[in-house]
Amino acid sequence: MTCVTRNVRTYDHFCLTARALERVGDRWSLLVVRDLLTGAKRFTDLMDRLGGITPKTLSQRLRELEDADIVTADREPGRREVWYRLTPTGADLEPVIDALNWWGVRHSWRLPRPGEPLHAEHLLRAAVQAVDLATDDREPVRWHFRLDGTDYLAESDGHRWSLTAQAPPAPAWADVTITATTDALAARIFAQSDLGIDITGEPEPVRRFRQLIGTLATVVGPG
Amino acid sequence: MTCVTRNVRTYDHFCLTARALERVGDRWSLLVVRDLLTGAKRFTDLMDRLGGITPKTLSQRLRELEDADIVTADREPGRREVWYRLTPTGADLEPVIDALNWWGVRHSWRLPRPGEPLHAEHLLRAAVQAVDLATDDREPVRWHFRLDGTDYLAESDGHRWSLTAQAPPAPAWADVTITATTDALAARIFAQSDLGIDITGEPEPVRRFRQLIGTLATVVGPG
DNA sequence: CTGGATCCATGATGATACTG
DNA sequence: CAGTATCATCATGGATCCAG
Repeated sequence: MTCVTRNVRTYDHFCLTARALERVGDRWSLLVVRDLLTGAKRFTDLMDRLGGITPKTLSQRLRELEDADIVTADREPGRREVWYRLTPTGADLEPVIDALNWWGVRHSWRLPRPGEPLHAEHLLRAAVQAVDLATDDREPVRWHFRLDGTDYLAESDGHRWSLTAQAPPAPAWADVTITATTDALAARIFAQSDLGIDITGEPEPVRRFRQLIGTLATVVGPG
Repeated sequence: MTCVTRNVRTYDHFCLTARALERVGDRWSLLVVRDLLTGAKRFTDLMDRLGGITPKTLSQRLRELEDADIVTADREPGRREVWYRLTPTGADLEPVIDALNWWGVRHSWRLPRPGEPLHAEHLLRAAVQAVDLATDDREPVRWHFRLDGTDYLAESDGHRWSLTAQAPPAPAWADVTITATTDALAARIFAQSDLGIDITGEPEPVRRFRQLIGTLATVVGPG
């Protein structure tokens, strides 16, 4: 019996949704894109965030995403590290990640479970979208988070929120600076606990930050 | 050697994107959602559209999507057919499909290949998004397509386009009625051929339809 | 005919260990 | 740091069959 198995990686349809999924529909692929949306990362940076992925699978996914013109690898001679970043085509996937994350926030938002891998970057992404979901407040603002020693910038331009992993481009660039550990931020969001959190800035932006972040626990659904 | 393999179906992360992908990230899952977005379908309706899927995989996916509260099955006593439709949670996935399809249109739009499965519904979804992408024209309009004997409604409400599979709710509801086969519509879009196409309606809406549909061939990218 | 179920082959993924 | 190697397991596809 000759079983000529069709390639599992393709659908061979004209449909553009199917062809998009041929490029990013594999297990882990969109999570790699998610983590590169906040900026270039090294192999081990990605391993940290993609809890449970094996190095074999990660290197395979990175090569497939390179072949699909979604990721490029910066390999400078004389430097050990390889920095992976999104191509313009890959960066165009941001609405896909946003839509998935938005759906997840609406239908699966819940407290973190004990021992569940929870990276600061993902908690922050969820929190920013939950703010967007829970309130009508879209006033421009710039929040600087320093979580577990890494800097993130969350900003609203009046229409959309964005999240990047980088230090503020200039002193006093941010309206509020929040310093904490990932766990302390989770406790702030889900239990209104200020333990281990430092919030600095002008009184009004700080008040607004506290008010917006305070609404997030109420978003908790059945999930 | 006892290899305790982690469940391949889950990521076990807090991240909402990962948890969304646990529910819809399997092969074929989002394509099932795509086809239910235009309205309820039977098992064989889905088989027709999901070219290459095996009945085993389709029934497995449908049960998983039922368990995930994304799809419900209408099984009326005394009726042979089972009608699958989206739950409200499943319908909320429309922005995810739109984002994927939009990315596909921008980066993989090309002529259909000979023999490539091409369903009217998917060509129409692609065309509507390509119109949205290629022009600034968002004026409200209602187009009625009858393709291979099935009715579809494409409409703009002034902001967004939507596509459903149904006959017009009333006579004269649509501004333009287009009757064709899938192949003839493809020839109209990609080769400006009116062969086998019938377009009726008031002169101005018809002119606008022709103008918008005529821009689509120029969207063709490198893919 | 619709709506599946069954069996097996294959390939994708994971666990673990190891290397330049 | 950035992977590779080996082996085990599971998900998916192909082909076939079946009940209402």
